Amino acid sequence: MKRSVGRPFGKEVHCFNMKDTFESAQPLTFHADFYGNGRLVYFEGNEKFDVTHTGTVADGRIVLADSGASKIYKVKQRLRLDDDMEDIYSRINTDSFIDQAIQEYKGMRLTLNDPWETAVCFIISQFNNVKRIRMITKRLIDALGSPVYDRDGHMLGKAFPTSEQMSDAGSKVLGSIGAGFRARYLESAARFCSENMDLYGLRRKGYDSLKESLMEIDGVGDKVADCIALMGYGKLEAFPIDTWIKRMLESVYFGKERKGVDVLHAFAEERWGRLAGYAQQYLFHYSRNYKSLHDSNDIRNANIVLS
DNA sequence: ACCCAGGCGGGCG
DNA sequence: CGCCCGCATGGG
Repeated sequence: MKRSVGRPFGKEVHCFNMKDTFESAQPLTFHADFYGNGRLVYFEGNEKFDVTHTGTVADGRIVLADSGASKIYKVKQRLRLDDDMEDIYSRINTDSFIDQAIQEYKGMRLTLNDPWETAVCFIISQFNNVKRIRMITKRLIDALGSPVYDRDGHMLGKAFPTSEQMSDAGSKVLGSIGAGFRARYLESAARFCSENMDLYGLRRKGYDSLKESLMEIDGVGDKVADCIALMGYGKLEAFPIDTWIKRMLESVYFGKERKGVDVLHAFAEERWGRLAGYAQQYLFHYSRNYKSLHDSNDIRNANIVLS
């Protein structure tokens, strides 16, 4: 049966929480609009996606405003709707602390994003806060992104700038979007990724080799490389260690002892293995939303049972 | 006025 | 090689 263009098209989805997926501040969120009531609008390539989630977290439907089945496939991939969350939970639920995080944010997904866009968002994220990261990426898109039009020639919005567009724009434009000291990283990374390194060609690499390559990019260190591997390439074993995760791990799992990043990586790999990235996503979001966790009693009183 | 924010690179001991 | 420090901006 031929489906007419423009007819809304739905797809069943189980265990999906659009709000938490959006608010967990993955790169998707940095350039998307969230309208509440489970509606999300974003641009990917030269297409606009207007996605609504209906029903409950446990049992709902994904509906696209203006497209047929072919775009649904892209949404499923982007929002990782084929991930079997119950299976994932059963594998990462190692103790009562992460169990609380899972219960709190049930249905939160990782997302699978464009590698370059992910790299840019997380280069901007360093020593920065979410509000300002969104502001800077918005200015970047506005300044350099290609317009996306509908059939009638009406502009719908702008796509995320490519590395070539950013490289061509140069330091004058990149220095004018409020990125501060990160502007020179963006300029260097844009030139490097448009001339010397094909990010899309790295997709066939395994996690270790990929991470090593990503760290050749100026402004990409251990943490940002893991973010790109996880959210730009879908390497679920990647475990980004930022200040929140570090504080949380030390407090909850190491009796408040300070530990080096290498020790923490080894711990995460041993404990959560090939799904460490999902564990990180839940622990990160949980730690951030309960700020008191890291400064006093809440962790001691959290009744953690380590296995 | 201060203080902080999903780190990184460079420079020192 | 491991630690430590400065870093541009905008918001609380």
